[in-house]
Amino acid sequence: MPAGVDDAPAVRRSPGRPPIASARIVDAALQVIDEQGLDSLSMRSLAKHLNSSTATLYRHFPTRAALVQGVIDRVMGEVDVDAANFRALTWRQGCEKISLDIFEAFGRHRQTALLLADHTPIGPNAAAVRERTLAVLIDGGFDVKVAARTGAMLAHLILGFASQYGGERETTAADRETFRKAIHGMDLSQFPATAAVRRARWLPTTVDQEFQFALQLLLDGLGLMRSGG
Amino acid sequence: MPAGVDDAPAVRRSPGRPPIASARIVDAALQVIDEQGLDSLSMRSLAKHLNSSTATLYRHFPTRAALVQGVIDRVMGEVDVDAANFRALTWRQGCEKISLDIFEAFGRHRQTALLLADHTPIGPNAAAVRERTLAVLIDGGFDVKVAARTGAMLAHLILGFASQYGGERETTAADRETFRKAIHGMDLSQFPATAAVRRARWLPTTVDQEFQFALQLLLDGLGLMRSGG
DNA sequence: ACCTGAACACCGTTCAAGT
DNA sequence: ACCTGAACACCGTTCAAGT
Repeated sequence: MPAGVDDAPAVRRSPGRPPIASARIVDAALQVIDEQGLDSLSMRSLAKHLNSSTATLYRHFPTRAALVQGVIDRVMGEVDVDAANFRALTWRQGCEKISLDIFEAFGRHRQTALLLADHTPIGPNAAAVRERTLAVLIDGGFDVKVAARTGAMLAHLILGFASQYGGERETTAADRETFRKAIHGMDLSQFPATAAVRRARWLPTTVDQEFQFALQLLLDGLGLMRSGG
Repeated sequence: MPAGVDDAPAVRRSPGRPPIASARIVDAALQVIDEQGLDSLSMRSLAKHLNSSTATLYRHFPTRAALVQGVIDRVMGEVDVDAANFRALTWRQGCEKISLDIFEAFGRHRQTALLLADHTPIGPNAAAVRERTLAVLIDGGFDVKVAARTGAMLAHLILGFASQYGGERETTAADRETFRKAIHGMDLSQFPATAAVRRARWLPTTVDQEFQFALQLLLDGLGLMRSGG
């Protein structure tokens, strides 16, 4: 149950009305995205889903982008940042755990991953995730500046890979067709490596598998660096 | 000068009209994106830019997404895939060269990088880049299947990082404000690692620097793997 | 004080009508 | 055969008008 935006101090509220809370709006938005797809989320459709009007939404978020940031932070809230669950882990295990946790959170809400190209996470839950990442690295013996650099790099790696979830769908048959001719028209003998891969019957892997591959190699490299490579 | 879509066989054309070519449309689209920003590219604005009409654009591309794919492939066309320029390089140097080349191409057209989340490159130039990457790895002694896996992973790494170019701008002051309170309201003493980084006066790095950092670590890891780690 | 319908200035896409 | 203006069904955002 992640913290929302204006309902963080859930108690002391301007008296009278109950907190119809931005969190409710964000939850509804995420629900629409998960169930009907990102394209189905408009201020109008969301307002209708809440039996409200678009202008009311704008009293909680100054713009659609701000609402989207709320949704992203809602997803970030699903990441485990409890210090207790990291205490027994090495820096490498800790990095692996939180990285996979973030990636899996956006894997559970694949349509929101598309938003990551336009919107760098800036919410409080993102800040908590960042804190945990930095703590894992610093506690693991990394120099503070190196830890900061590494944490920022890891964040881009994770969110960058997650944003690639989108490419798996989205391109319609008609769009592929636009290029099919051009590609089939190419001299395949000039593409020996591609042909070799085809002959080896290599099956394309999923974004998940490729992320794990990249993460392991990168952690290997980090280990090398830390031990003074 | 990258190959376009329907003007690849530039000579043998249905007689009469000159090839008003999809390539011209794509060039104009990229120009609009570079000069006025991605948000300024609409079928209407592009049509006006070409002294044409939207319906005419649809005679060249079945949908806006297909046109966008054309733009992406146009950028991919700026990547050096000439075999001669790779002959003298080790697999690691070759990987580094093509990876940076791709990343820099989208760095020169930052606004197009935003498109990478929604649209996995599928054009002929993307195919040529893929071929060169695979060739570098296979010629470098990688097993064909491992090379395929590695090439796919590298592609996601590069495009994922490139797609993060977008987050640098886009979030407006008003949107950040939505979260400023919530974050400042947080107990900063509960964020010791973040505080330590702030004390160390660490300056945030650019996406470019972080990509290079990640790429080097990853290549280190690959080297380890190749030498039977 | 809070909420609403309607308006404004846009979209992508399609199609009847023109030359 | 090729192109066009206008239409259709949407957008995000704003604002006068209601209670």
